[in-house]
Amino acid sequence: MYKEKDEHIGIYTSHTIKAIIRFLTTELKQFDITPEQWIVLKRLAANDGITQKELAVLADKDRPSITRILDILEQKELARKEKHHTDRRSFSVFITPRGIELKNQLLPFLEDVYEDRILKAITDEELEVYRRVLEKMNRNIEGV
Amino acid sequence: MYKEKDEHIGIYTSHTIKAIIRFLTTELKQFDITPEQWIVLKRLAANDGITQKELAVLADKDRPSITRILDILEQKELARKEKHHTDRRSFSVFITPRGIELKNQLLPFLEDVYEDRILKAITDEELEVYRRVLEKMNRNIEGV
DNA sequence: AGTATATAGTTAGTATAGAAACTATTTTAA
DNA sequence: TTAAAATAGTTTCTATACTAACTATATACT
Repeated sequence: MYKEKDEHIGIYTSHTIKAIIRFLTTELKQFDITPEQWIVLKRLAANDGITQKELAVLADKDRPSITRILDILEQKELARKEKHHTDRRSFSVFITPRGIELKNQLLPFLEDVYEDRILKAITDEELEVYRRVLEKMNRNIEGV
Repeated sequence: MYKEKDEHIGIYTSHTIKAIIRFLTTELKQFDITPEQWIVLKRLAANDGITQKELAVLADKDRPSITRILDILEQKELARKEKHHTDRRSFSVFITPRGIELKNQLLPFLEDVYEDRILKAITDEELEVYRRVLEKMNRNIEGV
């Protein structure tokens, strides 16, 4: 079908994702948050009080990234860090009331953005195949 | 089907692409080139002598990015810039013999990486739907 | 117990994207 | 034809990912 996979799958996927992230960045600008900061806030909201390391795993970030993003979330008073009670190397991370408020706004907002705009005219069947392809690619390169 | 699109489509796509780029970065390390540098080299090979601006459009890069990536490709002696003959603001960009050699190695190498590894066990039908979903998403957010 | 190893987090360096300001030119238009 | 606007490219700043080196603390081993 698509003989040039680098071109028709690799580069085209990369192009599309960049476009989606640009789009989401623009949409989220009114909330003064980036898509990457959103992932961290979302994971934190669902797992309040976990350590920075656990948050990094859940948000799919490496340690330097989670350090930087948490610095930003702290500046914006969306999250705060406390010294861990028993392990003095660690921090426990908490979401603030402002963070909860923003999360409650963004959850439905983003669902609407996906439903009404990004995924418009795409059927559930197509999305199911799309997701299955992603899962297979993940499995294929897993542990590398 | 997938009710939480942000989660099951947005964040999961983002996770997968990051994994693929990490995988490709590792695979390309032996050739001392990154995936982003590769896109530029590939477009340059197919359009030798075009301006930096045209190259930026073809490689899907903004102008600061193309400046930086070309600097790196010049350092590696894979590309070179010449002052444009008629427009003194512009540069014409050329691929070097070393660049051509690397491109001739990488084109088949990457096809094998996709065919045998990244896209293993994914059918042509699934890939067709996958590509169609990407196209629809692109159209949906186009011009934003 | 004391040393070696592992772990949590930070910092620094490279590569990338994107916005904004800047320089040098070219084009447009008054 | 000269002033204004547009364009090509660079530089700077912020945000991100990733690697490696670093600090502080905890765990394991002898």
